[in-house]
Amino acid sequence: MYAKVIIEYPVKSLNKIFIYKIPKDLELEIKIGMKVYVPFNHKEVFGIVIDITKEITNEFEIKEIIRIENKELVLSKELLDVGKYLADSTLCNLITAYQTMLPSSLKIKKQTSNYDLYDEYIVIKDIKIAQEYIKKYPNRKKQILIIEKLLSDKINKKEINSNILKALKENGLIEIEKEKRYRININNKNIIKKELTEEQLKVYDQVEFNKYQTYLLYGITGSGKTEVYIKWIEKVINMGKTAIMLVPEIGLTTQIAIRFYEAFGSDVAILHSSLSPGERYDEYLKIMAGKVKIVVGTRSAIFAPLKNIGIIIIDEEDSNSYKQDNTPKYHARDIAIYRSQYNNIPLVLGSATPSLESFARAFKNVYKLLKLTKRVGEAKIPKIHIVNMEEEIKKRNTIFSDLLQEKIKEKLLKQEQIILLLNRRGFATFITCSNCGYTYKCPNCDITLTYHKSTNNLICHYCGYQIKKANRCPKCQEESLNYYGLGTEKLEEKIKELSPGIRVVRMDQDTTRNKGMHEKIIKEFKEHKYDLLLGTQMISKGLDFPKVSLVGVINADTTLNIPDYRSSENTFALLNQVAGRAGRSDILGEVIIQTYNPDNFCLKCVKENNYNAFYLQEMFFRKKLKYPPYYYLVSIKIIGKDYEKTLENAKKAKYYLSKNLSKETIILGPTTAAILKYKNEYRMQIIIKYKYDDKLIKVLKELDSLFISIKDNYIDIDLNPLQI
DNA sequence: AGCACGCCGACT
DNA sequence: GTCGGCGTGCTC
Repeated sequence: MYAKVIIEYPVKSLNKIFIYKIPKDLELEIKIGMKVYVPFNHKEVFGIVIDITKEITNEFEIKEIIRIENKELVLSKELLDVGKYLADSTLCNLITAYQTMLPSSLKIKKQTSNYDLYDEYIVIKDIKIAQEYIKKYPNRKKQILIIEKLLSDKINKKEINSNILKALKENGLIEIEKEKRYRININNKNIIKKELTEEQLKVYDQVEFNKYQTYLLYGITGSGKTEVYIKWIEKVINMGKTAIMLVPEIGLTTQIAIRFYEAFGSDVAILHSSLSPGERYDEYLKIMAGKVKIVVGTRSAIFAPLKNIGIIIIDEEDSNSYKQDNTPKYHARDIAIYRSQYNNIPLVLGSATPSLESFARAFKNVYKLLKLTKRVGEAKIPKIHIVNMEEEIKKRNTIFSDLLQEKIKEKLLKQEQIILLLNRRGFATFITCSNCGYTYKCPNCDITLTYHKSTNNLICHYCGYQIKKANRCPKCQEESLNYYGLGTEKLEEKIKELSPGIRVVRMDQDTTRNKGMHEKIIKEFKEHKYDLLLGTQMISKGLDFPKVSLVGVINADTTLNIPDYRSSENTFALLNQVAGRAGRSDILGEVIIQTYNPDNFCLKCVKENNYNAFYLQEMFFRKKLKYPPYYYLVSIKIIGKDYEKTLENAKKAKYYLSKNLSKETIILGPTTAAILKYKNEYRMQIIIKYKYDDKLIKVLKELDSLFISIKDNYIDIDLNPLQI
C-alpha cells in the first residue's frame, strides 16, 4: 500500500504529489485525509495523505511514512475536493489551500501542541468496598458524606478537599475519570422560538431541500431575515442534517450567535476571528466529531468539517469580508456554491443590498429570487434627507449642517439615540506645514500619514508605520504644522463642543483593538449609557438599537470618490445599511446624508430607498465600461523594489498574456497600481477583462510559474477582484 | 523550503 | 594548504 502525500512547504516547485510506502503496522489505521510525518530529502516533514493506492509504477526509491501525526484530524473526501477546487480557482498551492481550511492549531506544520483541556471527575471504584468502608469507619464523617454523594453521581475533583481526596485514594475507594472540556460551552435550556409573519412564511416555503439551487433572499433592513434562516435550519436539522451559517466579519457574529444559541442551544458551534486559538481548536474538533449540527461563523467557516450538510446560508452576501485579501484570494460564496452542488442542497444568499453580480443572476433566473419587503412589527422605513454641503460651507458649517445640528438637539431632548457615520479613523487625515509645504508621508508607501491625537502618532493606514509627531516641521523647523481632513477622533471632539454634556462613544479600529471592546460598546450603547455612537463603517451592519431615531452621515463622498468600479455599489450598500439602523422600533427614524454631490445618482437612490433603480442604472454603466457582471476581471500585479525592472517585467507579462489568451479577451496595462508604492515596493498592474476564455486558468498558471525564475520581481494574481 | 554539494577567494 | 562564501540541484 502506498500513500500520495502533499508536503508542508508552500512552494511552487514542491506543489506536487509525493509517494510513500505505508508501513505494515499503519495499514489498518491510515486513512485518506490524515496528517503524516515523512522523510523528505535530508529532512523529515509533515504532509497530508490525499490518496491511497495498492500499486504504483515508479522508477525511483520509495521511502516509508514515519507516523500518523494526529488521529483525530481526518479531512473528509469532500474537504479534500474543496481544497483542490480552492487551489485550482485561486492558483495557489494545494498545501496552501489545505492550510487555509484548517484552524491555526491544526495546520500542517511542526508539532501540533496540545490544546485539549480536561475536567477530572471522581467516581466510586467499587460499590461494595465503599459500603464496607462506611460500616467500618463510621466516624470518618466527611469522607462518608462524599462517598454517599458519589454513589449517585460523579464529583468534580476541584470541589473536594485535597486531604480527603488523598485518604479516599489511598483506601482504594475512588478512581479519577478524565472528560474533555470545551472552552465554549453553551448550556441553554430555554429555547426561544419565534413565529414567522405571513410574508416570512411565504419566503420560507419557496426553498426546496435535497436539491442544489442558489436562492437570493432580498430583504430590506429590519425585515427579519434571521428568523427565516432559523426556520430553514430547523427544518434541515429535523431531516437529520446539518447547516452552515456565514456572517460578515466583526460585530455581527456575536449578535447572530446569541440568537442562534437561543434557538438551538448547544447544537451550535461558532467560528470567528476573535476566538482564541484554543477556542477555535475546540470548536473545530466539536464539529469534526459530529457533536454540533450548526456552524455559525465568518468567511473561513465555509470550510467547516460538518458532515451531511443540508443547507448553507450566507447573510449580508454583498459584504466584502467574504473575499480573503491575501493568498488564496478566495470568495466564500464560490466555495459555498461548490459545497452546495457537492451535497445537492440549497444555498441561500441574503442581503438588503445584494451584490450586482448576485442580483443579475437572480434576474436571469440562475438564482431564485425571494423577497422580504416589510419591516417586522411597527417599524417603518426611515425618512432620508440629503444635505448639500456646498451651501453649508457658505454658512461656515464645515462638519455639521444646520439640519443635522437641529436634529441632534431635537433627538437629545426626546432622549432618543443618534448614530454618526464617518468613514475615516484618526484625527486629521494629513498634516502640512504652512511655511514650507512639507506633508507627512509614509516612507514605505505612497500615501499621507493620518494623525492620531490620543497617542500623538502619525500612522500609515496601509502598512502600519508610525512615528511620533513633532511640534516643529521636520523640514524647516517652523512651528507651523496644520491639520487637514476629518477623522472619527476629531469628530468626537467636535460633537462634544457642539453639544456640551452629550455622552459620546466612538467605535473604530482604534477603540475596538482589544478583545471584547466591540461587544462592550454595542451593549452599553443599547443600554443607553451613551446618547451618540459615532464610528466608521463597522457601525453600519446588522446592529439593532431600538432607541436610535437619527442617523447622520458626515460625508458621503469619502466612499463615493474612491477610484474603483465598485465605489457606487459599496456606497449604496453602506448608506442603505446605516440608514437601516434608524427607526427599528415604533419611533420614526430619520437619516441625514451630507454631501458635496447632492445630485449623485447613487445618493438619490439611497434617498428613495430604491435598490431597483440603482441596480438598473449601475448595470448600464457596467455594461458600457465592460465591468462585472458583464465581464469577469483578473487583476495582476507585478511587484518589486526596482521601479524600472518592475515595469519591464510587467510589460513582458502583458506580452505573454496577449500572445496566449483568446483574441476577445481585453488586456489593459501595465499601469501603476492604485497605490504605486506599498511597503517599499513598486506595484504595476495589468487588468484582464473577459467573458469566456477557456485558456485563462492555464495561461495564468504558466505566467505564475514563469515568475519563479525572475529575480527581484514577483507576481500576484487576483481572480474576480473586489477592488482594482 | 531547506539542505548538500561544489567551486572560488582570503585567511588562522 | 583549509575555512566559508553562496550558486545550483534535488526532494517520493
